[in-house]
Amino acid sequence: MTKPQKAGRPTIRIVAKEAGVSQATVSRAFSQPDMLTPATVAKVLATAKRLGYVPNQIARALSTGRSGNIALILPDVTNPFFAALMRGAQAAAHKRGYATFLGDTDETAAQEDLLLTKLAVQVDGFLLASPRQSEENIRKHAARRPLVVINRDLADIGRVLVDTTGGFRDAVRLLAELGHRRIAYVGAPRGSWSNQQRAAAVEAAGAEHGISVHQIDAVRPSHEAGQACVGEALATGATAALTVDDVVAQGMIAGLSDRGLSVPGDFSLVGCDNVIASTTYPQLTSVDAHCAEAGARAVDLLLDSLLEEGPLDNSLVIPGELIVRGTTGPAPNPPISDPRPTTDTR
Amino acid sequence: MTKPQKAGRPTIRIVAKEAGVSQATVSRAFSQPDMLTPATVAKVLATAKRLGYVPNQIARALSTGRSGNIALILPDVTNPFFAALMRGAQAAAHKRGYATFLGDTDETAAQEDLLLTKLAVQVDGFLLASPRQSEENIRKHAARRPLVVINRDLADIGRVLVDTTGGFRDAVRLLAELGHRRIAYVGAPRGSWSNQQRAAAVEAAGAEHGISVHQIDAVRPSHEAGQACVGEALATGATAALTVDDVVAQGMIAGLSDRGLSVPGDFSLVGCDNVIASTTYPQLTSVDAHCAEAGARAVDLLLDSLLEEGPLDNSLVIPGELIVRGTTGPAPNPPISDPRPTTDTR
DNA sequence: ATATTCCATGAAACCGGTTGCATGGAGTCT
DNA sequence: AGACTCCATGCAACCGGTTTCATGGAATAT
Repeated sequence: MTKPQKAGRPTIRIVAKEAGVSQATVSRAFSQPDMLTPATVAKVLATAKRLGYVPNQIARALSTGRSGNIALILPDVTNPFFAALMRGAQAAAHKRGYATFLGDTDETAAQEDLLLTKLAVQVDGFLLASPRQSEENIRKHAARRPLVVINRDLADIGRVLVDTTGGFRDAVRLLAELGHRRIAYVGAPRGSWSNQQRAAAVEAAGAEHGISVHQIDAVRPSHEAGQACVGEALATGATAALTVDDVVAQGMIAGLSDRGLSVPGDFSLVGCDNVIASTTYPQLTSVDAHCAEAGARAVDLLLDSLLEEGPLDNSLVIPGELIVRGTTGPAPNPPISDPRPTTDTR
Repeated sequence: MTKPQKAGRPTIRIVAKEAGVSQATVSRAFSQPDMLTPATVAKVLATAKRLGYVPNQIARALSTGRSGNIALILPDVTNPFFAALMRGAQAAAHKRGYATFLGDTDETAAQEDLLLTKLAVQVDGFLLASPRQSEENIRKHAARRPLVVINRDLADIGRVLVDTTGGFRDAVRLLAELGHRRIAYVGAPRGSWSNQQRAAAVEAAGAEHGISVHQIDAVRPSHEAGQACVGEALATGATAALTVDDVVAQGMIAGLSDRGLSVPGDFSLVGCDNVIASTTYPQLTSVDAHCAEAGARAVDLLLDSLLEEGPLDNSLVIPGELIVRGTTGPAPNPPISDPRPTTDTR
């Protein structure tokens, strides 16, 4: 049995012998000092300090079943929405003394499942963001370890939902007031809860304002996919588009510019998440998803549930509001047409 | 002893009994299959799979002294450079069976130090990206656990360096060929190794081509800081700028557009990292830093060093090349002047 | 003074793996 | 056929903590 990096690191037994007490007493001096005489505690802590003893977290975890770690599983860390979420979550966990594992699933359900299985023993609970996985599988994992999902609505499972319905409704109203009569909603991926919620909100608000809404499915929530959707959007006669996230919206800015069309002069855009919105040019009108807060609140929900014994079935809804910036303007009259309708091959 | 969340999780002894072998055999079937008959391995793995057995990483860590975890410590996960790095690192670690802790230091040395200390017991090694910390402190931590730094050049410590010198030299030559005679380098943060390296490369290449180079310090490598630097850059009479990273360059596009100036018509820009470069408009000419690869190689370096017994003092240099896109063009003649020189308050 | 309660402490059995050493059956050599 | 290797497998002692239960001395009650 090789023992790397262990040179001279004192154990609880060494401290016990040195302090003239049993190892149980040393253990208690650290984990349950109230059980001991103040004098004993002081004596033990003094010897421990003198010897440079630090409790071994791994041994503790094996014995107690609690590791003091959580894991954050998400589809793609390079997506700014998840990056922001991660930042909020990691900071909140750290504040409460927990360390955070990171699992990037590369948008695949299989990888998600694997990480959830492999990390289960090492963590006290999971944060699962925008799962790409079957409900059944998620429930299976939730039964084994406390689990909070973000942006998926599963009854009886802890969840944090960013409700962008209001924001999208306001966005559609804004576009209506600006004179737009035909708009598009560009979403992806198809099965995602967030996408379905946003699509439905736009649909409903469109009906309310007497605006026609055309739904477009992008292959992925990516810049390229957004860029590639411009042709289809223009073909519908839309003069504005709302998108599932800011990255897609930014892609559409690029696609429009490729055609020599300007935003918002020729076409208006509304993104979602508000996560790169202020760094695009022009600055993107977007629905703020409070990503960092969502991450932090999800951690709080998870860690609170670790203390109480009860099941973890709380849900938390964070409303997202519209933030109006520079990509929404009056509808062009007449609507512009695609200067190169054939180059788009979607 | 409370045993939370353990319900029904099979142990090695259960599998052993079920498969009709000893626990040692089950253990070996997972960790040293070559020691056993292929038939035995197959039998054990089959029963293990049937029972849903997964080796308990914590128990293994306690016994071997190796946790199978590494930690990645970096200044800001929402910075796309680090996000890409993280993605490469996490994937490489996962491929070799290691799980990854994430530590976001919020750009502070203190947080960095804290995370390094707290996670030390739980990991086999650290990846420390763009440390904001004193060399002395880094060495202290490196003495305790294997550690690979990214983008900092410390003798006798494992390190991966993205050498963008060549890319910046090419960029300056390109600008020279395009007729630019006065250029700016916009960098941050001051002490960062990457920044110093890039600044020096631009300075040297400028001298070589007889171009005057003006150094500008941004407060942070952020969009806002880049935007705020535009006034200073224009005031020097520069017709082009190279920046420490793509985010700053994108900020400058915004700042120039604010003034009604176009890129590259009125001003040329070269970013670095090539990480959001293709998603800006116009697409950014940038020096590719191969971020994901750097992360992956750093992981390989770290994990390889875990196998050999020797000290970890290898260094790996990844050259970054110039990728020419749409933000570099012929120098305007005469150089444009700042349409609103007083609004800039830096 | 004796019986009773209380509580600080210790002994030892865990947690779930790994691994040094012993063992015995098959294969090889003479 | 008998002696000798060889090696797949098993036994049991770890890794470093936590926790149950027993214990005995002091404090309290009778």
